[in-house]
Amino acid sequence: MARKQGSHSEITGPKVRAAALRLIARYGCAAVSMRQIAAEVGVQAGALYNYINDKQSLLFDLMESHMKELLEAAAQVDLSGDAPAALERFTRFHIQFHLPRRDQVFVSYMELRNLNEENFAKIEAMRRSYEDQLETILKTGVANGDFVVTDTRVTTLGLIALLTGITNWYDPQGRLDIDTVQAIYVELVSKAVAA
Amino acid sequence: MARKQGSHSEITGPKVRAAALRLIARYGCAAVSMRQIAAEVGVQAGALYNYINDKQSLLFDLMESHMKELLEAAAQVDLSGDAPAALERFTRFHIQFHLPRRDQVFVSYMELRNLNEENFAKIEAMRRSYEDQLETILKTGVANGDFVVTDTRVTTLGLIALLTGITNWYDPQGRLDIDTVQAIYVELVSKAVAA
DNA sequence: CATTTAACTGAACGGGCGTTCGATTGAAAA
DNA sequence: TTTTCAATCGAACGCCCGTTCAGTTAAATG
Repeated sequence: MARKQGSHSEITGPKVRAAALRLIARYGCAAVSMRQIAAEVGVQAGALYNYINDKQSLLFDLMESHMKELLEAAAQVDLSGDAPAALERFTRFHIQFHLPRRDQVFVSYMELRNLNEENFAKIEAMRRSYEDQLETILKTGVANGDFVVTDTRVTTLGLIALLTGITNWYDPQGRLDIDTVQAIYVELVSKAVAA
Repeated sequence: MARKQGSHSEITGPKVRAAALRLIARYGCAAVSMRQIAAEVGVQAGALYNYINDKQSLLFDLMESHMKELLEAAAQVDLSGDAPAALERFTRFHIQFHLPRRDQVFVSYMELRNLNEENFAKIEAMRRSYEDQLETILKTGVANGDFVVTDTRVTTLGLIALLTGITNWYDPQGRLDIDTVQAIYVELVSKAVAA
């Protein structure tokens, strides 16, 4: 068997995904051609098909990877203690996880419409699972009298939109560092649901 | 001169824009062909060019129209009285304006990347103008001691993300009517910035 | 050194793209 | 009734698309 070590595929494979992620985040899936992705990687278009089945599953893989990473990281968040403390930790986690992943966030939110029904359902289930972690915190806080929230589901979706929206304007070279942004949003979120 | 009255152009023109808006909101600009838009209208693709210069300017027109409508409507909002009252009216306005315009909101936010530099700058300036109306309310409230906000600019962007996010999940056939949604968000927003 | 085969090239496939334009149509104007 | 021309058709333009695949290359194996 030839070339088990030193194989290029372990280099090219990730490069394909990285190039696709960057280009799709910037221009949208439909606006990016396989030839553009290939050029970014430095191969011909046909070579991409050593690493992907087709464009559709490339897109889905990017989104699924992002959501899996998110769920795994979110599972590590310490939600012990009272609801206000858990909410603060969740808020800080959400920001620090999403801010360095602008491309992934863009793709995972804007390319949902390009998924087929089956793949869409998978991504939505994962997103729902993440949302439920926040809603559980809110429900706990309401039950304990720490929070006053009219509708925990709507508030969950609202808070996630509030937090994820940061990726639309945050500039790492701008006047605010991540800690400052976290502090601002921790205040907004905790006050919004406070008793 | 023939056919000044009864001309089809006054019918077909708006139909082209309506079909383009619906299709682009659903599938994205790059994924929708001129032939698809034409089929929706009931003409051949070539006929579209009686009403548009090219695909780019069709997209821009849709976005510009939406932003103009928004600014005109926002200018009618009563912002007299104290800051908390103005904030509640702004919140209610934002929701009732955006909720029935899901397609316009989708297109105006997700197709920004498909605009050239000049057109992008125009849309962004209009959006900034709208945001500034909210920031002015926040600044007034902070100055009067009605609000406590660490950063009015960041809070403005956050609140708009919070409110606009409703269009991503609201279902007119769902369990909540617009009044209820407005009430929930008025509470969230006013508490978030409260002193 | 000879062999093997993973990785990649480069051409080709059928098809759809945005856009243009001469020909056609049919209702209002004369 | 004849003329006019706004509105539209329908074909064509050159180009790029996603994907396939026989052939080439070159590095690890034996």
